[in-house]
Amino acid sequence: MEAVGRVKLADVAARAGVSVATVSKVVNGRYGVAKDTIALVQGVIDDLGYVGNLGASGLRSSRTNVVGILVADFEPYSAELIKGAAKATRNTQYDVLSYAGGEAPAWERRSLARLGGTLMDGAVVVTPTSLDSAISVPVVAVDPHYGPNWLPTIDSDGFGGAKSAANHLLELGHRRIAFLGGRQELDSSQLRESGFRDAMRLAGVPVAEELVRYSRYDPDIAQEVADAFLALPEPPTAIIAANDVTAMSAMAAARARGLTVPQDLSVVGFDDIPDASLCDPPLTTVRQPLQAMGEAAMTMLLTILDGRDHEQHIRMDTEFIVRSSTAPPRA
Amino acid sequence: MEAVGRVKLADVAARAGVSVATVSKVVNGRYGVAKDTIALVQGVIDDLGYVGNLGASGLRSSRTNVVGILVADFEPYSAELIKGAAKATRNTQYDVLSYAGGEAPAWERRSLARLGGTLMDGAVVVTPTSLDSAISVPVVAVDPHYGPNWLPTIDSDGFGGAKSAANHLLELGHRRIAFLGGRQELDSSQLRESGFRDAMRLAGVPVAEELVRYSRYDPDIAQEVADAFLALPEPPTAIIAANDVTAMSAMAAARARGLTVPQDLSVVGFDDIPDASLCDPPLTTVRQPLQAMGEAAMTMLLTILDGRDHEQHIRMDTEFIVRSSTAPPRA
DNA sequence: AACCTTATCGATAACGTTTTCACAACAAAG
DNA sequence: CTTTGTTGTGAAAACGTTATCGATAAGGTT
Repeated sequence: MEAVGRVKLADVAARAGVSVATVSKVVNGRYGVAKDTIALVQGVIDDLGYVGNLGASGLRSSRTNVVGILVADFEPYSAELIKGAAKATRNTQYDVLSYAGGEAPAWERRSLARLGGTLMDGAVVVTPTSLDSAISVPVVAVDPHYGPNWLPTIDSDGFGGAKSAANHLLELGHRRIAFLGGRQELDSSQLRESGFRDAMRLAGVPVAEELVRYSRYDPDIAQEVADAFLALPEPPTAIIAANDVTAMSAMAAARARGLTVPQDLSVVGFDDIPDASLCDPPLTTVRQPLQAMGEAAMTMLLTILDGRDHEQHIRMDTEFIVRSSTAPPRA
Repeated sequence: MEAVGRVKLADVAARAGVSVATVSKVVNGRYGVAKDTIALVQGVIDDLGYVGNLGASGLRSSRTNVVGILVADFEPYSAELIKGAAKATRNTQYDVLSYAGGEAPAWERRSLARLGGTLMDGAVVVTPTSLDSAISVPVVAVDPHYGPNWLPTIDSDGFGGAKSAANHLLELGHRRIAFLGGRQELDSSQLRESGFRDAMRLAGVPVAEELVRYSRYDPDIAQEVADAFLALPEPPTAIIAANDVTAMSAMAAARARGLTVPQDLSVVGFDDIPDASLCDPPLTTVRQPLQAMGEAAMTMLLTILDGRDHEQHIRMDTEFIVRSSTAPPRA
């Protein structure tokens, strides 16, 4: 445990009077080293406090016992997934490394290339947009923007979730229900719209097409669109939003017009981000089981790394959370 | 953007008809390459989608533009700090890598040796227990177990926090207040106890020494200790716990005895973990500004890496959050 | 014409590790 | 006393990158 600069393999070898090759074998538990030598080297390792260098060993061996979870940024959504993923690696040989790729386009490709193979044995990638086949390690995608494709994928049941939301509003007596979508081309958005339409169809309530619009998940645009809804000659009595942030924009639009939520307008969100329970009024929303999704994704990755059979697509159930942003329409 | 295995420097060099040295210079913006060559090489890089290998370049250059935040595990507490730390790197040249060192003893030392120097230019280490001077890169400690030492340190004002908690209870009319500590040898625990004692002293209320006990932050032990408090001939009317988890154990102990919180027993926690607002009843607690602490730590690290002057110790204010687990004592 | 600059480029040696392979030592078998 | 194995060991070649430094060519100065 001496406090010299950085201890490397060569230092251990010199002190133990053996070659670096032998030390490396001891470190990695390789076969072909005498018992006495192992004991001797191990002693020196403990003594000097040697710890292998991940970069160097990964570079050579392409096997690191480290798995990654790649996110665009450490926001609340990702943080929940990371927690779940970390849980799945407990009691395994793997350590978890989490990397924020930044806001650059194609961050997933870049991060994967940067760390893949030499620093991680595999990765869970959160909400990837573009991932072609030029990836160097096994990858599991969580909620990919363009839906399950050739990658093993974990996502949540946006269809069922949106359907529950619509049913909730229908049961409260709403008939004029608007759908404020995200980005029409994204799989998750489409699923949510389909679920909404399905519930309406089954209830025999026609969908007013002027009440289905998209906001590109931009809060400002969302507020404008919601305002346009409310400016219609026959405004909606409820809005289903594609995510919680969009829902909050809708509430802001209502407030700006002097309407109160939920008496004048019911609003339902999607995701159940932490803010959802803290905003005023607390948001009725469709919760995605983020931690469970992260755990499932990592478990799937480990299965793949083990070479065992694995599912290609797991869709997690959503949970409908009733808070205070929904109520029966005014009589 | 062709989808071949992994593109390396040599591939780019071959395609562009130059040496790997030249490509490396272009990638790193080094001086001494003709404008035309730069354009040519850059074109090939974009074309092939080349991304440098972090392990290899770090190995050679000991400069990676990646900073780390090292945690024992990705639990809620760490996740908040990570979020804050990530915020501080926005609009800088640095990417953030977060590593969970696992539950092994001396995980901070191991992780730091494993990643330091070759994979990270510096690191924020969360709640380190043992960190000697044999570290390879600049380090900032967040809430180290043994208090501010020779390392640049960020922590929170446990003294003032505990004092607010005690004052709140005193103002409600409590006189018999118990302190359910964590681990007596830890700096943070001691600060909290001192704050409690200071408030009592200023209020002229003597501290009953049989009402000061430690639980080693173990929920089961905490529940036993709390139960022992309540079994006393003259039980406390309020308990200040060393953290939220311990506080929840105290509430469980009260419930097991048929007491209701807060009517029969007031409980105050510490930390304000997410569960604190969700448990029943929602916990009155002392919030540590975790995200701000993470941000401050990372900002300090970046300052150090820049070679600019920096503080040696920043103590963040805590915030007292009144929820529903405290009330005046029964008359 | 001889010399010096300056600009551009590429060989090559690291960085710390793992892996392959050959060699040495010794024992067992023929 | 040779042959054949069996162990244990270390030299050396990778892995993908960057830094150094010398080579070459072009242009400028005396």
